[in-house]
Amino acid sequence: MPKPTFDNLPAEKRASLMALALQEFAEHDFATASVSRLVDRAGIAKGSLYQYFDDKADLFVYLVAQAEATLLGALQTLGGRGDPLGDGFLQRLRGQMSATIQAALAHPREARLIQRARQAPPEVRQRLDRHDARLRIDHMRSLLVEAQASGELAGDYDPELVAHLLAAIMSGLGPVVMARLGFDPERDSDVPSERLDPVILEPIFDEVLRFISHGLRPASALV
Amino acid sequence: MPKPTFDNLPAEKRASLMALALQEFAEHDFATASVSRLVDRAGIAKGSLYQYFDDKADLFVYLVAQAEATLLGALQTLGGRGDPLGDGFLQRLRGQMSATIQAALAHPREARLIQRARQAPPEVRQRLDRHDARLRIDHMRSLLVEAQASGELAGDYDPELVAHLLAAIMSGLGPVVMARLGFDPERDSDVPSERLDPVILEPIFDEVLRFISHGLRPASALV
DNA sequence: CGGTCATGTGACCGATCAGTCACATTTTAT
DNA sequence: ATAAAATGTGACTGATCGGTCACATGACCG
Repeated sequence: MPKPTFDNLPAEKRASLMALALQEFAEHDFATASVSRLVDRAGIAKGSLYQYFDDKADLFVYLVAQAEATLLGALQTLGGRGDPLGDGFLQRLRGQMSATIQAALAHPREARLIQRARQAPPEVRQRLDRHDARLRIDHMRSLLVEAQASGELAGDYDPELVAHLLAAIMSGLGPVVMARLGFDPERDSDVPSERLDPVILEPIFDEVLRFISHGLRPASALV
Repeated sequence: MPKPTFDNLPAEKRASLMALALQEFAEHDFATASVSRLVDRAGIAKGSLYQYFDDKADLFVYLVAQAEATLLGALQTLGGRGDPLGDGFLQRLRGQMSATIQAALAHPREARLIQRARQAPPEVRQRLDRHDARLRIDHMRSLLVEAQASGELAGDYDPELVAHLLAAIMSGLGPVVMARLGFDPERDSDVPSERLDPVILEPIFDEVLRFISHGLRPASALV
């Protein structure tokens, strides 16, 4: 965790420094990100940075926690639309899908940083707070259990397993969207955000949700 | 690509060197993997290695291509069981799921290296041959089109989209299995392979396939 | 003023890295 | 045997890295 000196910093200086740090660790993975480059860009001495944080990993952990908070906040305001209790499971899932993409669009550096955190070296990953991925799985599972109890979803699925499957589908949504737009998910790493308007996204969500709800077998098949 | 000198190497020396290189690049990502460490372990001079490959990336690209070939070979022998033409789509999908896990178990370093290749720096990724990921998607899509034509699967899904969804599900299978076994996919990165016998895996495949085929809605729901 | 304490500083350290090159050694051809 | 070509070698280069520390600067308080 940051040293007390960091908290005493003028808010403005602290914010601009963290913005640059976020940029550095979003653009490069943990091993490649450079503290030297960061302090050069920030115009402070390297010694100063080490008055704020114990080491590189300490800074990284702090940035990841901040980014998760930022994204979670965005997710909650975006996903709050629609009646959270009245809507069914599939409606809420659609809301989450949409909100996740919108949040990642609004905060690309934060989203990228969290991706980086997942593939950080083990000794760094151990110092991270419990990942938000686990929180998402748990949240998803509780939604599933609820929907199973209400009869909206088949009750004989293992909620934990399905939660992981849905998480996998949601994390695979990026390539799905890119493929639909004609990009190559292997080569290109980003899509111009102006291409991602609801007119494109909604039909994709429709089809994905139909898959989740109905599966692949033909509608005429007997139960 | 490797220099001619590399091809002239005695097969045994070439193989043992490549085994050590595979280990190095499987254990560390591209930025962290060290040519110096590799040549030390291999007991050859650094200059020698640079008689075989132009640079670090050249070696990496070669290793990835080899690993993909190894895994593809394992996949084909494993997945070849069962009548490839007579079986339906879902049977073949199950075969692929099983074979993918078995292949990754039999060749853990190769599987890890290919993971690393996906997250290599862009300038390195550009030098890789077309990823096998794209091949898998294409293969999956052709299977889907076929199954749609035969009426086994609903015809009004976009095969490209569904292919990506299935690819996401298959790549999410790891955490699913780990969760079922009581491991934490965030903390632990590996599961003892002896825990992965068919008795554990088959019920998981059953449930995943039912999800893919029938979706989440209750069986009693009207069409 | 003077003294104390927090903060800022950047030259410096040891380590490591990818890649080179002048030279030694070995293999092949003549 | 000798020349020529191929291969092996490791000290070296220049760069970068994360992290330290002796010291300078400034703020606050008596």
